[in-house]
Parts: sequence; structure tokens; C-alpha cells
Amino acid sequence: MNARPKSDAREQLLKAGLSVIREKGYSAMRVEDICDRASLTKGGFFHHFKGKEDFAVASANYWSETTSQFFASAPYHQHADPLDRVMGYLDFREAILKGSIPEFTCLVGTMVQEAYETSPAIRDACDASISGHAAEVAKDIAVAKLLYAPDAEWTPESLALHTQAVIQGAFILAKAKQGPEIAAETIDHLKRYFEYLFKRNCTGSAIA
Amino acid sequence: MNARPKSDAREQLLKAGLSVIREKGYSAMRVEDICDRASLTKGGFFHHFKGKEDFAVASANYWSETTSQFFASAPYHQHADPLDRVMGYLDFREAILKGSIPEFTCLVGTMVQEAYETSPAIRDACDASISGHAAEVAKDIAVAKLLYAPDAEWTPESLALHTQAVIQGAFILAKAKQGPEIAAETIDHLKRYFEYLFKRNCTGSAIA
DNA sequence: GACACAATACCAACTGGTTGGTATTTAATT
DNA sequence: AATTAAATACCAACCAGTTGGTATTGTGTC
Repeated sequence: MNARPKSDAREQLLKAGLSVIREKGYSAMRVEDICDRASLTKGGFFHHFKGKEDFAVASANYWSETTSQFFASAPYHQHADPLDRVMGYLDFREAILKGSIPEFTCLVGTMVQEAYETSPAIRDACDASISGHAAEVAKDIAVAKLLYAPDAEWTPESLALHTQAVIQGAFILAKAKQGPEIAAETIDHLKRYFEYLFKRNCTGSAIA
Repeated sequence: MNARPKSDAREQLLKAGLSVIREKGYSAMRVEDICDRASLTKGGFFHHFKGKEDFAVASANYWSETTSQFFASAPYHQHADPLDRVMGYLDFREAILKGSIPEFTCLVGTMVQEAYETSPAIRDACDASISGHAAEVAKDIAVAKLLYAPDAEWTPESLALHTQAVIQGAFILAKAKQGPEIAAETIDHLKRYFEYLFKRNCTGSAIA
């Protein structure tokens, strides 16, 4: 049996990394912080990872896996209409702004700010995570565009990346202002932009 | 003579801080990095600042001063029409995405991500910087709204903060993707949103 | 204007706690 | 027996902050 319990210590370490890095950032994270939270000693940590940077890359990849599963199982995918799926995605992003700030903010958005100049490996892993998620969103946007805004001049890819930028920026504001309220407001603006783009504007309903 | 050169060493230190923190972040910044770039020794550093955290707060405040002067002297203020000033601001934000990434990205947006949990003093200084700048932008937005969208349901304050969120998020994408191009694209989306909000839409011109 | 005196600005060397990483050993699994 | 997983103990480098001292500048006093 259990040919691959695969020692869940590694996953415990990665889970610990997600929370520590989102609290303190990558540089301020100490290897011992991770070990403490995972109830492991340093010897164990260095058995599973080559070093701190290697761990950060693994954390970004683990983040990509867990978040893509999380979004893949989200309810908005059930809508038949692609625009409903897109707007459902935005509603979902807003709805999950719950709990403490480290709980709802983005690991890779935090980490890339610290490591983009000093660690190409970390930067690439963060970029892959953000761009990969954006590409998923872009799929629904592309189909919705064909249906509702076929002649618009923007591309689905750039709109999906813009969406990620808004969300990342919302997290920065949430951190500065100590709460998710402003983040939700900025996603509201993004939703209004989407409504305009997909021609639910010009009916007079959106503007008072 | 020169009763108060006021020792420009302090300002040299602060200037060094702006570049080092934008390159490596706050935690990875070493006091000696600052000293090296300012051609000073550690003794000199600790003469001017109580410690690293105190320096970070001073850096955020220095950033607020220099950027507010920079934006105050920008050409877009000369427009008579408030909406022209608002759109000019966005054009200006896009136009200054030049040079290397540490040169055009935001000090306080970077720093608050690292320090929001661990240093209330730094967080507050970063928040004051972002919110203060947003408040300046909100002034023109408020006047433009009265003229062009008086009944719209959004507030000038929330739109100004949304604008800062987009810009901060654009910086994160620029860091992940190693260049300003995506940042410019996301500001293009923001400009399109503003055109919609201020009723330059509904003419069919924006959408092919 | 000369002198004492005090404050400012800065430097070079040092300290001590922190921390990423290693070497060695022990326990479990196959 | 061999491989993997994890613990204990340790090290060397790093780095924020300290100390003690030296120029330089400003200020009050005679």
C-alpha cells in the first residue's frame, strides 16, 4: 500500500511557506520559520530542498498547482454563457476576499517584487504562475468576446493580464489600508469596466 | 559660510535607499548597501537614522515629497478642462514607464508588501504616500465628474484608488515579465475605462 | 578677534546575535 | 543491506547596531 505517501513533510513545508511568505515576504522568511510551522528541524528541510531559493521556486510552483485546482473547482465554470463565466470569475475573486490579509493575498505577486532582480529562477516561477492563471481566464474572455464584442480592439490576453494587474494592485491597497474593503471596491470598478466592454452599457442602467 | 548645507549626506542616504529598496526590497536591503552608494560609513548612517526601520519610514516620506513635487510640476496640470487633466495624468503615468524597472516602479508599493504585517510605522508611511497621491488625483476626478458624469454611482475617491491599484498591479506585471510593455497595456485599459465612465463612449468610436 | 566650549558630522573597528547551510548520526521502510 | 527520512549538533558568514574617537562648525564671552 501507500506506495506514495511521498512523505507529506514536504507538503507541510510548502504549506508553511505559503503562509510565512505571504506574511513577511521572501527575504524576511527564515528557514527556521518554515521548520517551526511544519514541526520539522532544519535537517529535514535541507533533505527536501537544496536551499532557500530552491524552496521559493517550489513554493511558487506549489502555489500554481493549488490555486489552479481551487479555481478549476469554483462554481462559475458551470455557467453556459461565457460572459457569465467571466463575470462569475470576477464575482468569485471578490467573494474570496475574506479572512486575514495573508490568507487572501497572492504569494507570487508578493514574491516577485522582492526577487525579480536578484533571482531569475524565482521570477520565472512567479511569472509562470501569474501568466498561467491569466491564460485560463483569457480562454473564457476570448469566447465571450466572439459573442459579445467581436470587433473590439483589445485582445483577450491583454484584458486577462489587466485583470490580474487590478487584483494584484488591490492586494497592495488592502495591505496598505489593512483590510479587504478597498480591494473589493477596485474589483467593482473592474466589473463595471467589463460590463462596458461587453456592451451591457449604453442602456443607462449602469449609470444611475 | 553656508550656514546650512544641512549636510546633504542625509539626502544622499535617502536617495540611495530609493534605488536599493526598489531593486531588492526592504528586507534584503543592507545598511551597508546604503552606505556604499552614499559613500558613507555605517557610523554616518546611524548618526542620521535611529535604525533600519526608521530609515525606511524616512524613505517613504522622502518618496512622498519627491513624487508629489514631480507630479505637481507635470504638464497635464495646464489643461483648463478637468477631464483633460485627468486623462493627461493617465497619459503621463504611461509616458514615464521608461528606463530600467527599478527606475519607474514605486517604492512604497514595494515596501508595504513586505512590511504591512511586521512594521506598523512603515505601513502607515506607505499608506500615507499612496493615499495622499490618490487624494490629489481625486481632486481633478471630482471636478471632472461634476461636469461629465454627475449622476454616476462611483465616488472620485474610489476611482482614484482604483487608478493607483491598476498602476501598482502594472508594476508587478512589469517585474514578472521584465519590461514596461504590459504595464503600458494595462494603463491603456484603464484609460479606456475612464473614457467609458466619462461618457465618451456610446458613440461607437471606441468599439471598432 | 581670540578663546573656550559645545554640538554636529563622520569614521574605523568591534560585537554579538542571527541564519543559511553542512556533517554526522539515528530511525524507519523496503 | 540499502535507501530514505529526519534529528542533533555545529560552523562560518553576515549584518544591525555600538563604541570611542576625530575633524569641523557654530556660539557665546571677554
